[in-house]
Amino acid sequence: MQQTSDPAGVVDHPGLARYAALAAALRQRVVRGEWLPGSALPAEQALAAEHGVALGTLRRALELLVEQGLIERIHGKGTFVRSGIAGASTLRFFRFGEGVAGQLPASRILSRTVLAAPADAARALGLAPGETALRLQRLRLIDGEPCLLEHIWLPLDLFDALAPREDAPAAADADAPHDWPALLYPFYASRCGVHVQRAVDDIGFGVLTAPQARSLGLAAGHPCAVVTRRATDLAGRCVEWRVTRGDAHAFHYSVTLT
Amino acid sequence: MQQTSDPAGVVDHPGLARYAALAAALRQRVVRGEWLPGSALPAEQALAAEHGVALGTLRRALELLVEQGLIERIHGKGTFVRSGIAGASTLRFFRFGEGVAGQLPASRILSRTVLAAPADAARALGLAPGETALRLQRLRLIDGEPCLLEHIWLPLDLFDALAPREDAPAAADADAPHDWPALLYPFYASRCGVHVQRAVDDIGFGVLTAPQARSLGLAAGHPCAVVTRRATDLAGRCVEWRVTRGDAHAFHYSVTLT
DNA sequence: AAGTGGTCTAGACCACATC
DNA sequence: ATGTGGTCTAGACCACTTG
Repeated sequence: MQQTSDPAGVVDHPGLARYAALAAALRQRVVRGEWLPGSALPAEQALAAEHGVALGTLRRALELLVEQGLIERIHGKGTFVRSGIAGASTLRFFRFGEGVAGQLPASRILSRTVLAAPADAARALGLAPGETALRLQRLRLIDGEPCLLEHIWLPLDLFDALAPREDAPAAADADAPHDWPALLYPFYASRCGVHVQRAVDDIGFGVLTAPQARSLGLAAGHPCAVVTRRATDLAGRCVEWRVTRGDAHAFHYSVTLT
Repeated sequence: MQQTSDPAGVVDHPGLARYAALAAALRQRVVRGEWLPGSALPAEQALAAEHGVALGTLRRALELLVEQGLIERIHGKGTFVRSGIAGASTLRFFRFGEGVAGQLPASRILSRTVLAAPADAARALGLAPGETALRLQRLRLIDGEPCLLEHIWLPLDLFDALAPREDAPAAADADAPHDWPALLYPFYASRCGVHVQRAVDDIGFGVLTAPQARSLGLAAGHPCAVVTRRATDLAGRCVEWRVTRGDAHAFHYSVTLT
């Protein structure tokens, strides 16, 4: 009873340990939607029996998926598909006055427009050149002070529910973006069924254009940190492309090497 | 035969799984110098017997220490105390012309002085206020172009072997720093027996002073990225404090969230 | 051939969460 | 009381490295 035979349920992957092959198989089942984000997988015993492996092997596979951020396990409750990333705010890259302890930064949508995506955004989102997308401009404030300016690009096939409706005047819009919550990812999930599961932040440096500087209350040409984010869902599709700018002097980040 | 009894070798740690307590015990043995960096630990079977646990439990403990970067395991060879971090160059934060493929950046020591450490350095290195330390100023170049300027502070009790000797003229110094290798950490290990095992890099932005700008071939007041590093050894002692500056426009870094 | 770490199994018992 | 994941054990066999 070794890695050679293949009792049931696991296709033989050459050069791959059984637990690794099993993890890949389980990942497939998650991506295909067999278990939705937030819901529980079957118990260890059931999954092990279903795939014809020992409990230890099944647990090893699940540990891999936990490391990869696909699932999370809660002692006594079960194993769940992760419903989204947390603590991902780009504010973590900046040191601003914290205001009152535990106070969330405010959020103000400056604009909501459907327009042709620039090359960068189109490439990231997998759009054809010149194709339109939904763009949000958003300001984040702490104690009423503007600190971050965001440009957010969203593909219309997923986020049509958030697009402005042409027949309704902005002022009477039931979907008025000034009512949107400060945390967008849970909002994406509840409104559009889009679950952000992974994000890659690229950090660079630049200077503010005149309009950007106006929004942030700084001078044109002021140095800024530029955080470019690609956010992807379970299947690996990029569902959001975002550029965040903030005062370079407030930027700070810590990396540990071992 | 459960987590309750304590057969031998492992002190009972309340609220701690046996494998976790075992990992802590093994870490102690490493830190105390029982096995030196680069050398091998006893085989699994021997360690398990010595601590009176099953093989699986011992392996679980070793996995923990691998995650923590203390040891590394090589299939078929053994388990080794890590001799130092690799790929830790602060150059990884910058996008400079790579020069010829695979070419290492050059390194030029600009100065080597023993002088009173500033407050930041003294605090990091655990020195008394006003105590002296060894300071290196170092320039890193790619294709002959200066790109990074480093200020490195080292405690004299560990790095006396690198300090300038007062009786010898600099030109005739056998330890002439222009012969030092580009990679300092292996040099620390071979010359001073200091093994850097962990490093924390803090990233921020600033502007160059006139002298700094001269070294880098930029204008005074030019924006720069500032990387402040605390490097520590096995026992957690800070053995190097370093500040690196480079053109902010060449800075880039990528962070993945899950 | 001998020694090392890596994988897999089968079963027992513990700890947490829920009803 | 029941179901869930977490820990621990004991033993077998596989894969890599070295002499």
